[in-house]
Amino acid sequence: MAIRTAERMLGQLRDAGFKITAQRVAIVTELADDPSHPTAQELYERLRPNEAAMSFATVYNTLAALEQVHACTALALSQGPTRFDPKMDPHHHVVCDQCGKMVDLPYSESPEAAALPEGFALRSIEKIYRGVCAPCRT
Amino acid sequence: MAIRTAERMLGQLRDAGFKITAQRVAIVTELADDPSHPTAQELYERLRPNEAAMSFATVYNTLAALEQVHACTALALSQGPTRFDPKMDPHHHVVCDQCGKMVDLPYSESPEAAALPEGFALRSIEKIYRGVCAPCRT
DNA sequence: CAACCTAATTAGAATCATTCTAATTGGCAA
DNA sequence: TTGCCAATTAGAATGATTCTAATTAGGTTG
Ligand SMILES: [Mn+2]
Ligand SMILES: [Mn+2]
Ligand SMILES: [Zn+2]
Ligand SMILES: [Zn+2]
Repeated sequence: MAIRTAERMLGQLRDAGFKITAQRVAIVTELADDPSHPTAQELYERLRPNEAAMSFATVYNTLAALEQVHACTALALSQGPTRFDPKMDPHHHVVCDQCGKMVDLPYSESPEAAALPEGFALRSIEKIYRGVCAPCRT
Repeated sequence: MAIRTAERMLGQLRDAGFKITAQRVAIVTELADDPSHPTAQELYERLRPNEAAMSFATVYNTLAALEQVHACTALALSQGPTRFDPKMDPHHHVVCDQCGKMVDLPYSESPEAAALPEGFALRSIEKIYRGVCAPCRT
């Protein structure tokens, strides 16, 4: 499963003309089935022990490439570093104000059917309509 | 109207024991009825010509104080600097991926009744459940 | 299986957003 | 009016991200 997801993501990179490098394989494999929405820093620290040389810039570059080919999403939903999400089907998020951790919630139209994590103290529900504004579409 | 909102916000600061300074009056007056969700930088640049001395740190400090007394909200919904919102009743936001600009949307339960700004190209609708997670509540 | 072209990687500097620091100023309660 | 202590200030420090310029290495071609 981890392998299948990683292979699919690498395929998306390849199909878009990106080269498959050892660093990209490592990063994609690390991210592929991780539901924790890791930061670039976290991925870097997990990979550093194994991969001999791995630049921090490469982590950012690879994540940007993955975003371009729609193999992952960058989530900036609160202060703190951007988090990266390999889950590409539409879904919602539970976000902790304190530590920034994020948990997936199924996409459903029923307002309060959502099963929040055990012990989570809900403060607000926010809807964000994302896209590109008229002036930016020139 | 602008005066009434500003006075209310200053009252909230005063009631919480914060001192009313010339800088705080200026910042609050600038933010009070601004629907544009300005950044700290934008507020600073608007105020600088008038206020003789106004430190950038003071803008951040004052915005943090306003947040503490629930007179404004800090919104970090995409990359780029945090935006500040003096509108404290629950509402949603339309966010441009490109420039980060934000527009208010009325809080309504009907999913697609929302009147998006003219020419806005909608890409996704996202729901965020905000609060504090169990480990963070110790 | 070379050789080449060019994209990708690298370390470190640069930039941007935000917070901290330590010295000075000034609200406001007594 | 005085004095305490919070607020302000400029600038340094920090954290996140992007840029730069030199080196390395995919992968295509001969
Ligand atoms: Mn997710
Ligand atoms: Mn708003
Ligand atoms: Zn938490
Ligand atoms: Zn825009």
